[in-house]
Amino acid sequence: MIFLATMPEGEECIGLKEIAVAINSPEAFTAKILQTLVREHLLESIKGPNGGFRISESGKKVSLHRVVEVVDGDSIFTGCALGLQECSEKRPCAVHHKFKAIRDHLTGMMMTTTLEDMAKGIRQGVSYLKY
Amino acid sequence: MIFLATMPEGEECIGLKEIAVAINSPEAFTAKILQTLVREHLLESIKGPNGGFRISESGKKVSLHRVVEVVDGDSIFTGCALGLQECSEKRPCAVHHKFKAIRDHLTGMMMTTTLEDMAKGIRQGVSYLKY
DNA sequence: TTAATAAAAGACAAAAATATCCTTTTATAT
DNA sequence: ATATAAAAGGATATTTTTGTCTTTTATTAA
Ligand code: FES
Ligand code: FES
Repeated sequence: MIFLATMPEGEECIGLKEIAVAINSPEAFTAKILQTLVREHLLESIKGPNGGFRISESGKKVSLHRVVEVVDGDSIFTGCALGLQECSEKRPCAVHHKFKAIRDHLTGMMMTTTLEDMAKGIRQGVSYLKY
Repeated sequence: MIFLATMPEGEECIGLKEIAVAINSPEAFTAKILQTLVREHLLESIKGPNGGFRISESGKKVSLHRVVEVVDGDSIFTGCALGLQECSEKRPCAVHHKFKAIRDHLTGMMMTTTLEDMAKGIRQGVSYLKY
């Protein structure tokens, strides 16, 4: 998503192969995740020759939080640090209060960080997509 | 570890069965983790009738950070949020700076939270070991 | 000394996450 | 129209994590 967000406005779409290379991720595995993102309308895909993927109108504006939610679910934002079946104020685990602060810190960061924010750093060469 | 830390000073040791029930974790699986903690000297074990586990002298003082490090390794404290092979200032990912703050928040919390802190809450009935 | 008890260790099994392969569908260009 | 390119979908495979089972070793108590 970050890579696709770095593409200039109105750019042609980018093929799976090129994406996989750019982010150093296995092609077939990357394809599965891209499919998920298309199903959830964060990406659009074009089949056939010169086909590929590009970020959708709605995808452009989404937060990192939304991308994570679509790909991995929201357990990272709601789960108990110590693995209790449910994180709850009523029946907190031994680190609930301390952990909640950190989890909220993470959630807040991810909700306020947009793909555009991240793409900007990549475009400017101050951050990277692969090691 | 938290459960064993709630045991009164100079208490007899606690059997695997009792531990597994107390924390609602499968017995055999719990046993494997206890073995790891014994190998790393955070726990002591006593074999034979009336045997079991108890927290060691060194174990009493350890932080949550140390327990996690022993059981799961330190990737949670050092790994890249976006899965780059290495988290680095020289070649940061798109959320490195924002994520580092959160990771440091987590690391700090875990380094300063001791088993005794967590055990106190359990003993006082304000926090719980299972749902 | 022996029987019973409990942890240690190692082999094995199941489930989940990660990853690949193959066939089908759709679009493009000739 | 047809050959080709590219994503979609489904089946399969691998790896890691989680979990079990069985045998061995150590300890205690009768
Ligand atoms: S109950 Fe464990 S983090 Fe909330
Ligand atoms: S490089 Fe990604 S968190 Fe540091």
